[in-house]
Amino acid sequence: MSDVARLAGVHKGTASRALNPDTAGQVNGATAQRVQAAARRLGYVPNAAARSLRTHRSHTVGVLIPDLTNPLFPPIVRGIEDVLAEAGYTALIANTDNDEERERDRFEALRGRQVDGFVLATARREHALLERALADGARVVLVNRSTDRRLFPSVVADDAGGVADAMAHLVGLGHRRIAHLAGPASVSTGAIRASAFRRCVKTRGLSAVDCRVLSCPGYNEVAGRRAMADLLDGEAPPTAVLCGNDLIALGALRALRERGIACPGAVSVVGFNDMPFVDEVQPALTTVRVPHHDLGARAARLLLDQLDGRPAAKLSRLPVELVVRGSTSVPGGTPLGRRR
Amino acid sequence: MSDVARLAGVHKGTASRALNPDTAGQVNGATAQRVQAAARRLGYVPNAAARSLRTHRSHTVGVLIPDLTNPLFPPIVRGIEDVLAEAGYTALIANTDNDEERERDRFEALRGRQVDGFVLATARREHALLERALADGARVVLVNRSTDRRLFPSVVADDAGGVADAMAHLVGLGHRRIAHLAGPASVSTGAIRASAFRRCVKTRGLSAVDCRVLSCPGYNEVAGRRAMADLLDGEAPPTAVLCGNDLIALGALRALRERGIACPGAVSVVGFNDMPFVDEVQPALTTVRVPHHDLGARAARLLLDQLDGRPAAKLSRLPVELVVRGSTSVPGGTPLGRRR
DNA sequence: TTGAAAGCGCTAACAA
DNA sequence: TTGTTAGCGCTTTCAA
Repeated sequence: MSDVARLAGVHKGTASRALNPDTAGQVNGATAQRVQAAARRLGYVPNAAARSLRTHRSHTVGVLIPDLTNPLFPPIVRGIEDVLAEAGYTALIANTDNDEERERDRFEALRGRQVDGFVLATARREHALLERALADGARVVLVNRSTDRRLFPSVVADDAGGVADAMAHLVGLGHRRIAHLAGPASVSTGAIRASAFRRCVKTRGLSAVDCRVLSCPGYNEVAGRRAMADLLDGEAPPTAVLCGNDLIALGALRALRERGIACPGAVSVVGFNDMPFVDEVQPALTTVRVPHHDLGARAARLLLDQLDGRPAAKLSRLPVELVVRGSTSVPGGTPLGRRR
Repeated sequence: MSDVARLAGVHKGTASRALNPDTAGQVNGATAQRVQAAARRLGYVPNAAARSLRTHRSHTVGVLIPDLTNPLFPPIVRGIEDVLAEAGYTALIANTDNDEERERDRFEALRGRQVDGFVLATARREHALLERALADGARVVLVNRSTDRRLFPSVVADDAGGVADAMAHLVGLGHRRIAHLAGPASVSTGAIRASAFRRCVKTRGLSAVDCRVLSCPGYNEVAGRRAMADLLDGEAPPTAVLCGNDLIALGALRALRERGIACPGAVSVVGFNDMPFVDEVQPALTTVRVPHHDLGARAARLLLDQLDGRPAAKLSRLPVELVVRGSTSVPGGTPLGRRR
């Protein structure tokens, strides 16, 4: 910057002001132009480390996700990055693999890099790290999942609404024995979707015995396949299953296929999330679409609000939409011509 | 750090030495212990900005990819991050959306953040930005794609080998009229796979007229669907198509489905990449598996080599593997029982 | 083996 | 409107 100032014939303090949008107003228009021209000519790129050291702001935010290769997260991350980039921020992304220690480790590493705040997609309902982060005054926004105690602003999908829509669809088709392959009870999405399911069963006068809830230890195909297998090997298997997410649904479909049981002919399957490509599997998956990009974008905006001292909403619940495809039909019937 | 030094009863210079693995050897063992204990007790987290300002090293690398929501890239990014994290580095990820200006913009933004180097998955065969980066002495490693002129070390898949394997498979099944839905000619993967295809056609004594190459403007479903439609609407459509990547293949499958043409019964389809979930589509896609996580991990390691002054290999070509699934069978025959 | 001190590049409070 | 100056937190050279 000294070079720029020299070339423009001003003091570097002035150059700094001219180059910074917030302070450019304090500088004579012509001078500012001159400085900016000089900067351009010299290919000046401000040193973020120096700025950050001085201002205690890094214009960087940490993003913690379980695993980037889980197709659920890329759209969320893109949503976050798109909003951040526009505001001159960048994201530092870290994968925790659902490992608490790794999460703590990455969180500290990001703090050391002076991130201004965090967007966390790894929230568990009870979350010691987050309790501590709150005490430390960290700026955090939760996305997709939330904590039981409202520690931080969160942006989540309308999980209960999605379950209700899916149940309305299945019951409307005539299903009475519907099982729920629930996600982990330790995370909000798993718990909320499961309790919404139980509520629907009650509300609609279905039998709680016929409508079982099986808890999957993880949101993945392996767990879904195993749970579905258990269900099929038990007595009076259901005619429809509502799955905690699409990965579990994919596992359920696999279990069905392995046993030669037709879907949706014999058993209908509903997923949750509408992650990429579930419209291309066979049968195309009926699922609840969650606006993941929006989720991320909103979360980022909420964090920026906080960082700029604007009051941030405590909880945003984004609407979901049931997408009916080929994996659901009337019970015991033949597949409808709905698959793609 | 002053606090730590005070608590340990040493000068902050000494504290710095004690806390830094590289210089801890210069400090009396007992003193070092004392300092480290003090740091732990105070929950000391070093300020990366200050360190970076002083050392001109940020322990941060920029990662440029076209689009994180393209399922090809998350595994690459994870590979990069896994290696970087272990070495105490973090990745700053930016999406370019294949837009040259956006790429330049993000590249400069990352430079301003003092990244120590770059891993680029966005290389085009001719790449002005990279020529300039070379001139500027930037540390860069290319992944997945490469440039025509060997500007920087690259880690790519054995594209030609993959095409050869796929062709051997198709010809072995009896196909003689095989088309190639090529990716963009402007990127190395598109060009190399297409020229390998042409070479195979010649080598195997197939007719260059029967074995057309259609160039898709982008690596996506829309382009693949359109190209396949053109092929089917033309004269003497092929009995098999080798696609530039899986997304193009998915588009081709869609075009087939829309016309009620059986795959693999009437037309066999082969993809490239083996991206997640292509084993779950209908029919399960025969494709060439590229080790994406490895690609990313190697690229990161190569960059770290460069940053540490170790000589880095100029070009790593990682082996690929043909994965035969349900989308290929003998020409004009009925589908084999190979689908899953 | 440790202490002292300079300085990385920038911003902002203060003075002119 | 501009110049001056101190200092953000750290590393590293030099001296002791």
